[in-house]
Amino acid sequence: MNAFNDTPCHDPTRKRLLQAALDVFADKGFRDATVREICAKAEVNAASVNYHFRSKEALYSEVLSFAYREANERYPYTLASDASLPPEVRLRHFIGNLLARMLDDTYLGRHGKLLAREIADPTPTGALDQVIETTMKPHCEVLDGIVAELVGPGYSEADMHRLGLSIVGQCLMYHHSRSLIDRVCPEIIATPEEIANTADCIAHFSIAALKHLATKDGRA
Amino acid sequence: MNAFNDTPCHDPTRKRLLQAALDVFADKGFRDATVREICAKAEVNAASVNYHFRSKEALYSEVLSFAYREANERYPYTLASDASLPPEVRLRHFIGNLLARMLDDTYLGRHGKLLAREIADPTPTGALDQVIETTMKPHCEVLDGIVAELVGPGYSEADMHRLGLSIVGQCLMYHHSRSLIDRVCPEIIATPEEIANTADCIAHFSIAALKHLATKDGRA
DNA sequence: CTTTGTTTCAAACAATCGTTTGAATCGCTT
DNA sequence: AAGCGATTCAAACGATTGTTTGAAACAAAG
Repeated sequence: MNAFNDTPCHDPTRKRLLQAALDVFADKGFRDATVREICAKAEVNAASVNYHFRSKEALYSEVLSFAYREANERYPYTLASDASLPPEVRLRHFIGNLLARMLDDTYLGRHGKLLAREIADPTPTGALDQVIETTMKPHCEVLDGIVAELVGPGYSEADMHRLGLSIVGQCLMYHHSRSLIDRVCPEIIATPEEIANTADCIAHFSIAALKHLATKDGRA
Repeated sequence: MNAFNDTPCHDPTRKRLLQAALDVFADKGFRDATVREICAKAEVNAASVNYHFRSKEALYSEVLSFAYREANERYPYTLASDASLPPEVRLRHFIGNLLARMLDDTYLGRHGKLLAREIADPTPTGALDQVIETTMKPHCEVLDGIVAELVGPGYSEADMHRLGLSIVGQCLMYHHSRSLIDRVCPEIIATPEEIANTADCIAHFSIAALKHLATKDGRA
């Protein structure tokens, strides 16, 4: 894949394909997305996928890596990682960041959606393992650090994982259950202000839980 | 659809198709599931789908309703709805019930998985609207009642929705991010005991949050 | 047994899809 | 201008899919 990685900056066709594919894969998922639709969106011939990427699957793997890199540029975790800030503030940044990835309906928001899709229903491309190892685990470690500071010692590793998942699960809800929210209570994410309110709600809920659990004797 | 509903008890082929389809749709999703695979599993001819159900889409709609009815039989919300129990206990039952639907790997656990799939990525069959209106909203009302008792008055309707979503999101996480959990921390749901521990953790986290928020001045 | 309606079946159909193919075009170097 | 490699293209290919079709088999009633 290194040969490919050296090329993209100077290859307009390849770049157009990547961006179109990101859109279509995020919207439709791997299976439903067709090479013809991607190529139509990129305004290139269908054979270009095979020429530039060898196959639909290889394109997908490339898009997944590309998506994650771009999401990190748009929604960096720098504030969530800044140890000079209090853990509550870091957690609020982490949550706001993750939620924004789920709810950004502009072009760049497709990254979070694509990732959420892949996690929920991994494609046979094997791309998920690589993305988890190289990029998602470091983000989980940021969250683990914040949670550990807030609850203090005394929790098993398994319970630490569960606490982290409880926080992330609240944010991912807004992607995975978007169809439900749009039908039942669309107003809660209707404007940037409401999205910020939602992030606040998740942060307060989670911080309240962690602090309350910290004041108990440790094990829940 | 009423004509169909009167038939199923006495039609073995139809029933076999429904059950096979539930399995395959839950595992593969609507698009990836093929009529041939479903019919092979049910040991019937492929044309039977069109004869008994008119189309793949109609079969899916029927399976979705069937799935929800069966999940309610297996995992009833009676304890969560029992107003004589304290709200904390009711919430623990609600969470345990919802989590079990997500994590039951036996045949009957397919229901929750199918529903989670449909919500995350609605099929063009239009079946989701019906399921939401007739069956899922009553369950949301159960949860809303519990949350209202725990946090007390002073919260806007939007924030009540967000609180409910925070609780449900933690449980759905175990379905949507199963691939991630299986790679990073599979032990947390490896045995029935661990699943119960996970439900406890979610319940404690949520109850802690709600109680802490209740002792504040109301609005988060 | 005949008639009628129901159910099942194998084959066929039309559409879609990712991929391959070989020619044409393009771009660069000498 | 010629040569070479890179890129694009339209057509074709083989596989897959949901659906249709008409015949065969089955079941029930008279």
